Amino acid sequence: MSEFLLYNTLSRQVEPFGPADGVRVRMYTCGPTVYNPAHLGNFRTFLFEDLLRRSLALRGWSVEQVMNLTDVDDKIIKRANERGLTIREVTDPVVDIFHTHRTYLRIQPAEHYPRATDYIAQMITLVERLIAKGVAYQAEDRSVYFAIDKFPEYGRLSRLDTREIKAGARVSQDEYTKDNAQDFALWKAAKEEDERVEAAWESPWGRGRPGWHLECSAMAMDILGETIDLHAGGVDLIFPHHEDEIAQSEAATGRVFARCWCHGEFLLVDSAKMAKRVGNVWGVAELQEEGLDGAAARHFMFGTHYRQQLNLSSDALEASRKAVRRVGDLAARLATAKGAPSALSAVAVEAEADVRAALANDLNAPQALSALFIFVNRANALLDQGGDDVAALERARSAFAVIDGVLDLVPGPIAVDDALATRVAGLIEDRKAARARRDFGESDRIRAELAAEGIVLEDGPEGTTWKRT
RNA sequence: GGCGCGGUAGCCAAGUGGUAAGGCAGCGGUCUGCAAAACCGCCAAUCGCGGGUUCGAUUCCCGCUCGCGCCUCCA
Repeated sequence: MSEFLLYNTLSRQVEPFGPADGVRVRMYTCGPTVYNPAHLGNFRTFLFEDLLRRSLALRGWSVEQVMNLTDVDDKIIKRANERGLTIREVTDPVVDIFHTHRTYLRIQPAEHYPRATDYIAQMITLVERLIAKGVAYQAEDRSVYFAIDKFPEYGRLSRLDTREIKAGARVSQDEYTKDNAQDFALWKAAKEEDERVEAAWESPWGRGRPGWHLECSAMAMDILGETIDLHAGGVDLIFPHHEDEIAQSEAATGRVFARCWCHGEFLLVDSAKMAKRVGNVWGVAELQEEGLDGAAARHFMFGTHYRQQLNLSSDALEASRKAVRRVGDLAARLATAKGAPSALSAVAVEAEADVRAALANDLNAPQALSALFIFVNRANALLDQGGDDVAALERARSAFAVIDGVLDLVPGPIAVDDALATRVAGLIEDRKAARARRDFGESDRIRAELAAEGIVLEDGPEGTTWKRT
């Protein structure tokens, strides 16, 4: 088997990757904080992870993916208090929306979607281990912190020397009780507003709630084991989130937490980071309002390598909408063809190999897309020639299935009700009659009438077909 | 201030020590009653600027410039 290359943030190099057991890739991906519907920046990362898991599967490994749902944090607690709800009442609907949007973008479901609030016991156990090892302590404010001085490896992932932080950096001023300003909270002592919204639990250190980083370590190790193969997320999680995960996990177990760390770059809008505080947030809802198919969104996201920043624009989405239509048209053509020239077989074999190679080379999706479109072009040209080689056609179908099994770019049929289908069929018959008597004025009028509704008629050798745009 | 990433055709964007994928847009043609789709052809890149290494650099090194990100809870 050929090797599978991935960029590992730990080494800052592209290196060969494979699961420790040679069979199954255990991967943990940091999921959404279910406070607001995730925005497209979040989904760029989830789409990168979708491409990753599908590419690993294509390579022949099975994948066991965990994506956590952070359902307890400051913002959620604040909102629950404002609305007089419990945190669960705030987060449940957002979890539903997340899965709706995930489905729209065709992101395959992970094997596990653990919620932080369902793993309180495991988190408490982890903190106990850290205290027993002497790397965590309870401060005067009753919260428990991790002492980064006790973990010499701290900073290895982010390559940040915390002593070097200077002017210009955002540095919190209000942490008085910690031994060291960089120590991070494992367990936060409960406040009244936490209790009010059911965001506090019993623990050996008094009532409280978990710190942000703790859930990922506890859930990853509980579900996947103390050493996992792959851990992925957005670049902004490198520090402090992933750095802290490594510290608390490895300090507790004495083992490597994650063998490989992968991080996806940002989605920008007007060359600036997409963030709620900047007010330039696009969500899945906006794409749906414009009638954009999830396949087009995937094409857009895969058009740029995952480690490069990507700028969002209406023009780019429009280009993707058209590109993906071309893929869908070929899919339909392959499905209905009766035969093809024999040369199609070699073209298909080459395309499939090129796509596999591109994905195995650090998920080079742009290059995979290039190979796909070369295939689209060549296959169309050959199908135009006609031919009766059924085996070659079958080979092309299977190659296309493999390629699209990863990229998933065929736009879905837009829902059509029976009444519309019947009406269009009737109009097509009327137009056929008009054309037969060479009444092209009437023929064009019917076509224009349907075009106004977004329906395009295509006259082919087999008759007239239609589709929505 | 520290660290990191990027500047490739009108737009988006791969890639390579031996003059550059693909998508979108544009132009001409085939097909069609006309279209659409498809196909054929064309157009379009001194690969940010200045040095250096090399037989040869867009690709390696140095400097500069512009843009973006990270430096405590934001994918």
